[in-house]
Amino acid sequence: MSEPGRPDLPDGTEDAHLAAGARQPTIKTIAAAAGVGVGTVSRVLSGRGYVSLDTRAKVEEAVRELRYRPSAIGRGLKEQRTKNIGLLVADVSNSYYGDFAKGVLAEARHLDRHVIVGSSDDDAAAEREYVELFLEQRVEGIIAFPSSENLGVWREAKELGVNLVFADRVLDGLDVPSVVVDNHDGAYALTEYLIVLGHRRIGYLGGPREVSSGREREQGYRDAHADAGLEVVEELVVPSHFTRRNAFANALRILGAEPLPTALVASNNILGEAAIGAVRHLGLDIPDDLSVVMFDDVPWATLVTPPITVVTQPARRLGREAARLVVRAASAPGSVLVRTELVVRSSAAPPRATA
Amino acid sequence: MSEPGRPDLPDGTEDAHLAAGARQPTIKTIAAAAGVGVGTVSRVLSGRGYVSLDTRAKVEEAVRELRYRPSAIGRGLKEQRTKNIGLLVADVSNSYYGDFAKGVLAEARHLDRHVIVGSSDDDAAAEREYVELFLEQRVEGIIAFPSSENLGVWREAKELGVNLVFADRVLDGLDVPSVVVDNHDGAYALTEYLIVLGHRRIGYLGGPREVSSGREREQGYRDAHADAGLEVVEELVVPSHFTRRNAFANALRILGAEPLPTALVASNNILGEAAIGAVRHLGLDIPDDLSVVMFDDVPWATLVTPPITVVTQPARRLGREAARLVVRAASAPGSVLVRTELVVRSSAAPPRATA
DNA sequence: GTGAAAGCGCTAACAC
DNA sequence: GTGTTAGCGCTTTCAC
Repeated sequence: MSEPGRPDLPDGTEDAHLAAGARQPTIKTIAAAAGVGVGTVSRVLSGRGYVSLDTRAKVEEAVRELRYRPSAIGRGLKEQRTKNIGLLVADVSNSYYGDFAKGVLAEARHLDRHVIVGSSDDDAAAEREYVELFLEQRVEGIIAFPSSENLGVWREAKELGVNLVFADRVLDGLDVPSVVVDNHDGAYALTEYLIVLGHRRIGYLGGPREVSSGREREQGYRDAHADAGLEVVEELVVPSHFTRRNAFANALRILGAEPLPTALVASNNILGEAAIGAVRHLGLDIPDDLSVVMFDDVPWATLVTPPITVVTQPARRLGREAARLVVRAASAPGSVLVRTELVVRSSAAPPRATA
Repeated sequence: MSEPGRPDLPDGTEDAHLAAGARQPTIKTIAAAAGVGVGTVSRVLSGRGYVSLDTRAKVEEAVRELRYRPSAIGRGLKEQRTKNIGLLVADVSNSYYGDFAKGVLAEARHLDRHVIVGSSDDDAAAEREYVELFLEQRVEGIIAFPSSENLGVWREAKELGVNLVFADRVLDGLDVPSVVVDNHDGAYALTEYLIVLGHRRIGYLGGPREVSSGREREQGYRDAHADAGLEVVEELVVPSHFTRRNAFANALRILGAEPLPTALVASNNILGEAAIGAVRHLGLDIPDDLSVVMFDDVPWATLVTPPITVVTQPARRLGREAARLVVRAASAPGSVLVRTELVVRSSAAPPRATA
């Protein structure tokens, strides 16, 4: 006890963090309590260096007694690095990112790392701000779904020795390890499936062309057409931002085409949600009037009627891999590319007697 | 290649974090570059104390030139606190927590705070581990959906002067500000709505009774019965953990009752998902065979057929409030209690000719 | 107005 | 084996 400084503590006049209580003990406190030097305490805690069993016991006793928790700040300062990693997603409330984050958190915990999270809403300025913040925090690494507009910041972070890992998207001219799914292949599979069913007018509600995954998926859609000797109806291909409002409007635009397409590919879960919302809004039936397929196997895909045919991305696993990559864990590969998988349910059917 | 950038700096001999590049400049670097003392640089950066315009300009120039970012670690050590807050949710991949987190992140950014996130899966040991970690990180505050089993840790954190804010749940015997919805009221509204429609055998798929929100919601369900002069059929009331597997099994259990209940209340989105999945699994029709209502207005609630009647919780707003509370922002209230809102859609209808 | 210096909690190098 | 000490980057007090 004692804690002399407290009887009539100097602060606590106006500002008064009244709530604040006892300070956490420091290594010095422990050293004093155990009757040893701070170096010894440090050695006990880190397990490095020799300490007699007897001394060790005393120190451990004091640690337990005083509920000592080494300060990550003090340690960080000395070691010139933290065990924190930054995670920058586009939207934490999107279940795809949520799943990804879950994977990152699980693996980070396993690797004894801590995760500072940012949600950029795909806004370049917010993204830059978060990266700056991560750099100020001296994070060990950053996992991000990067927008294409901040090449400079990313390059700088890399030069500063921060371990970067990009997810889902890749930036031209910047060699950074990544965890991605085979976007081209996934979109190709979805489109090909519809073509095989007999569809010829297939709408495509895609992501922004500024991001690599958006471009790749669109190319998959196009290549599936080309390989089947089909022309893409450009009017039916519309890129969209991932905001709900935007997505809904764009879905409506595709469904406003004349004649109505007989099928629609949505290139992620938000777009899929919008597509289905728009279809409902117009009173159309799936799959009688229109077949709908999408990227991402979200929980609700099986809850709606009919259940939606999707291409899955193993978000959780990608998150785990990203975490392993970012701490440069034992024998981590340079990048991770995983295949998507087509899960056929019943939201797609052959088109109705085509005229 | 090259990597000569460093003519012959003293370090970088054996240890050589090869990947690491240039170190970030320190305040000393800036002071030297600007030809001033470190104290002056600090004063310029903080805006506290007097600095001549001329000096200020020189310092700012150096800061810009060298892309200086003050180290949060150095500052944290000196100031004995960080601007980090810990956020502990039960499951980041659940869209309710995702929305909540989004609110926290948005407000935190606004308040110049950084958020370290943990996902506990409602596991007490994981929760404890995360709290310890937050304490080691010397976070300024913690926002958590606390389990009931770690009273001790929470009490300790509070005594250590860490600003605590509980969300959704409240712990007996621990006076901590909280952001919660009126759980009792929400469940009452849902149940009463079904009763008014004429239902008498209403299943209740609830959360664990160990958490306050679980208890309160169940009580709301019970009170709605009592106020209508109805008996609760105990067999139809089943608490469930929030894992999908568990929830599904418990939903099935309720739907296995003889005779089948005519309606079902699910007390959160995961349970609602399970309920609907189970109903589909059994080939039952909503609302013809069974009315289904739930807590949480998730995006898919309007996508399924029929759209689900729900009680909404403003998750995002709760997250924002929690962030404000945890930094003890200007005139923040002690706690926040918000009302839920019943959103009637078409998943509930009068029971079929009741025998 | 500004520089010098102390000290925050920790680790590691070096005496003993 | 163990204690002492320097120094990580920063803020703040105190001389000047």
